[in-house]
Amino acid sequence: MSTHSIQTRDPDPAPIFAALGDRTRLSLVMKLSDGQTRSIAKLSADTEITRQAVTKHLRVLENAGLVSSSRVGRESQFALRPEPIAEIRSYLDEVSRQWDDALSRLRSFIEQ
Amino acid sequence: MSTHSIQTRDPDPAPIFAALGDRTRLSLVMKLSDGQTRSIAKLSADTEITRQAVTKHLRVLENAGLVSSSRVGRESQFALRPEPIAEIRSYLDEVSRQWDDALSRLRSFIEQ
DNA sequence: GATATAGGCAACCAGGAGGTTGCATCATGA
DNA sequence: TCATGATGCAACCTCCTGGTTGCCTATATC
Repeated sequence: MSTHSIQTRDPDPAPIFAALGDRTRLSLVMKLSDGQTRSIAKLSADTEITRQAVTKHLRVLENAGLVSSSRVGRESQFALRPEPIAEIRSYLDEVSRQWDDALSRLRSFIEQ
Repeated sequence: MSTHSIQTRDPDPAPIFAALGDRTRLSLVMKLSDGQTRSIAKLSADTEITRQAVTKHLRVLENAGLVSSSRVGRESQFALRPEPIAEIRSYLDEVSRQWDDALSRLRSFIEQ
């Protein structure tokens, strides 16, 4: 297995958050969130930055497991992978749940 | 208004993701997710890195709106702010919703 | 085969991130 | 008031990040 495209379950959500912590990469994720597959050329068509910069961002997303790529003819097709998104969603749900629990405990304490 | 502690509604979720994209900061968020308030000394008690490094991370979280701080006596008390977390939760919900919609459209197309 | 298109690779650059050390400041408590 | 504990400030360092440019390779297409 190469060091690229690590798609195994990662118990640490920080790299996923880090991969999403960039405007350009977030917009790439949004473009791919319709389930369609897109080439690098198409993904860098309406951006200010160069194709190479977009490619770098796509590799970052791929290393975080957020997208997958496959060569089709002369172009690389990229697709969104929803698993890491589900992972950090459940992580944030856990944080919110702890927060809500603490709040309701405080509320019931006050009402005593 | 200072450049620190920007807590107004930010339409760009990327800085929030970026602030969470670090192991140390994620663990700080987890520690504060019980709704309790903690000083810098307490938050850097059981970490490997120095107090100053923890302080820097707390300022990053504060600039992203994820925590708030207030000086109480000789210590700075930090508390979690749930609003940015709710913001990126709804953002991720939107991505997942678009993904699910695309999937069900594909499914119904196949079944035709 | 010649040409245009899609992508990969590598070097390079400026600036920021994460971390440290050293020292100053402020509040507390005996 | 004086020692201690909590924090702030600033300089410094290394490494990573986001971006560029130049060039090479591979695939279509005419």
